[in-house]
Amino acid sequence: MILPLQQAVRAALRDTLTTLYGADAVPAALVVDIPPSRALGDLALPCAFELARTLRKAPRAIAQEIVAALPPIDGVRRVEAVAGGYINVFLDRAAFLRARLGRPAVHPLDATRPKTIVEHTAINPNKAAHIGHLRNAALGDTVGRLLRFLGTPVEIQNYIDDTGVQVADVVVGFERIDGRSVDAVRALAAAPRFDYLCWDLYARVTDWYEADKSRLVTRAETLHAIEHGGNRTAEMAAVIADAIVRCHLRTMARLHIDYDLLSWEGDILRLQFWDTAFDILERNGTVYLQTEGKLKGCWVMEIDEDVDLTGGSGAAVRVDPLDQEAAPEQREKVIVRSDGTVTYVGKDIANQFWKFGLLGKDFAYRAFGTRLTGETLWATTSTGGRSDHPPFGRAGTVINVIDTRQAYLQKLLKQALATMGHRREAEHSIHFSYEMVALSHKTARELGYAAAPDGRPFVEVSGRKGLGVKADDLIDRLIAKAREEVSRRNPDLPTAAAQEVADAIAVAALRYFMVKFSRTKVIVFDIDEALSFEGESGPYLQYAAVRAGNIFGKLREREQLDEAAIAGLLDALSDDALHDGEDGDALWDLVLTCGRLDEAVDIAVRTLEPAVLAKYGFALAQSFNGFYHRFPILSEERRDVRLWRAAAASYFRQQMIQALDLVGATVPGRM
RNA sequence: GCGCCCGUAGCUCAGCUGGAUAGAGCGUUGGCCUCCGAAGCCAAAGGUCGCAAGUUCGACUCUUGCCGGGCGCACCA
Repeated sequence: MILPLQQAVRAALRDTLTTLYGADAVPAALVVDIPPSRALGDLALPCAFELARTLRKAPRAIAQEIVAALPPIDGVRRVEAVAGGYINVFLDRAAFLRARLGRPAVHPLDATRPKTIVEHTAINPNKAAHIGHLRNAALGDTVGRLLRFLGTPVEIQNYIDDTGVQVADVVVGFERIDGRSVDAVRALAAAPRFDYLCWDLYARVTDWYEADKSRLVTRAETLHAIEHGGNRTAEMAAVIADAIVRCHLRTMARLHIDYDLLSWEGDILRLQFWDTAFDILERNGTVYLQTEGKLKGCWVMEIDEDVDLTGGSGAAVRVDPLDQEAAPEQREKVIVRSDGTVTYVGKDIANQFWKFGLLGKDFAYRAFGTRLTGETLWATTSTGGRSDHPPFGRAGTVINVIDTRQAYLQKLLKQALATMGHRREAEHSIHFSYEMVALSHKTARELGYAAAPDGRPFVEVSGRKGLGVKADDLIDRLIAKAREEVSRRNPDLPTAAAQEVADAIAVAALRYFMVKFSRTKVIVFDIDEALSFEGESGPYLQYAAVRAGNIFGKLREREQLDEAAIAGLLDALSDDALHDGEDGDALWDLVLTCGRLDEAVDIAVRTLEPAVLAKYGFALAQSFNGFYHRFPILSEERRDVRLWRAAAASYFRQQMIQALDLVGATVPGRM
């Protein structure tokens, strides 16, 4: 926890600057940086450079004035102005560690804050999950964990598109190509790997359409039947969707990902959420019937190109009506097709309205399964339902984790809210977008896919073609490889224990890999790279924590000291070990790095960039590994030095366990 | 054509609201296991930060324009 300390320094600085130069001269944002080395200090304040302009004085002189006027700050040892004009702050090292060791960095839940809904995963329930879906789920789950870390109430939703084209296609496959009955499909669905079976079937359906385009009529018919309900086709679709969703949940559970609520698109239709939303939109004029042109007979929404909705935080502002004449062609998006069916956008608008509690209606809820925590996993339903469900929806902020290719649609959602006068909700409608996962040519070849020679550096994952690495296959390979390593390094480890360790390593490797890149970067997935347990990887982080853990195992044996006892001894201990100098600086550097976890989380949440946390975790592990090699703990003769080093290692372990938990990974006992 | 994203070391990427010598992983080369576990550590080599202007005391970071690449712009989602 270093944020409160930063705030205290910032507040003191602000007061001092106000006193010295007047409120007007104080910069709006006071930057707190990190000096390049501990010898230079722990926090750096570059404000003198900024003030130099308005005050027309040398930065160095200003810095000196400020330092002289700065009051004592709790937790700060001294403040000094250095050469160029930086003001460097030195923290009270021993007090810092004493105050934090053994105290969790997690903020307690603040139930008074508005809820944030995070929707992620949302895989079409018609085939197995693949690596692209894993990026979505890993990012979404981590965002949820980061928000919870900061004490924000969070509700994780998984949207199930059970009435869409993709499910319809698999139904077409079973009904028209394979000639199977509902009961036959039900039997298949009960067997393991039904999601794999559908994966292949879906690819066959694509080929089937491809061979004769007129067959696409069956898709439309099937989709209609599913939307209409009350027939065998719809029943089959329901059987498929239910079974596939359960497959997806099992896959995600392997990666420690789960949900508060599954929201089913079918319920949005059956409960006529769309009709309600439509009434609102039509009355308001946001959606209107197009009477001419190629969209004749469709209910459409104007696409307002000038609404700035890209940043996620930008205010939605309608353009001056006068300027609209300048726009050569007003574009429209179909919300209700001429045949009366609702597009995805329409359903999603209704869903988004519901998430904010703006619809005036609610779902009924049923128990769908059991969560990883042992609690009930809830799902929406249209009829009946239970009354003992927790409250869902009514969020203050909605974060939709959806890949960047759907930015356009998400923009429309926001626009609909803004146009309806729900400015606040529009601003709190966040499209958490991320780039796609593609395959390296090498990996595509390994999967037996001969890449078309289009000269592109990667091969796009394609569910329709059945091209992609299935999530479960990848997890299996990771576990097998980890298992091999674990057994090689720990031949004495019993099978069950070795398996458990291998699982933990595989999860950490995969989840770390999925969040270590910025959202905006295309991941060109290479199986060998993802399988790596070295360098900047999840297992590297785990390994550092395991090493630290081993030290405490030995300390317990030799000195009957556990981590709590070590923390308890610090108060009475001389803090020479932390004093300025090469060794003290190195020890302190580790402690300070450990302390920055909350800062990393804060930045990750502010920028909606989980990679920040991943990078922090890596830097933290590096910091410990470097320390580990330079400074022995068990064999250190001076008791006070030994204990301070042990305390730092303990603090490191505490923070690393927390950091790994934020990406959904655990620390095994050995590895 | 319009919109969004990317362009930093051989490869893959960090670089937060402009600030102290542009960092890391992989790969390459060379060291380190009688010493808390080598899934590790240390060191070396490797960069006109796509290009060009502009703003600034100061630009990888902000603005504009270009160049290169990706993705969108369906009565699919």
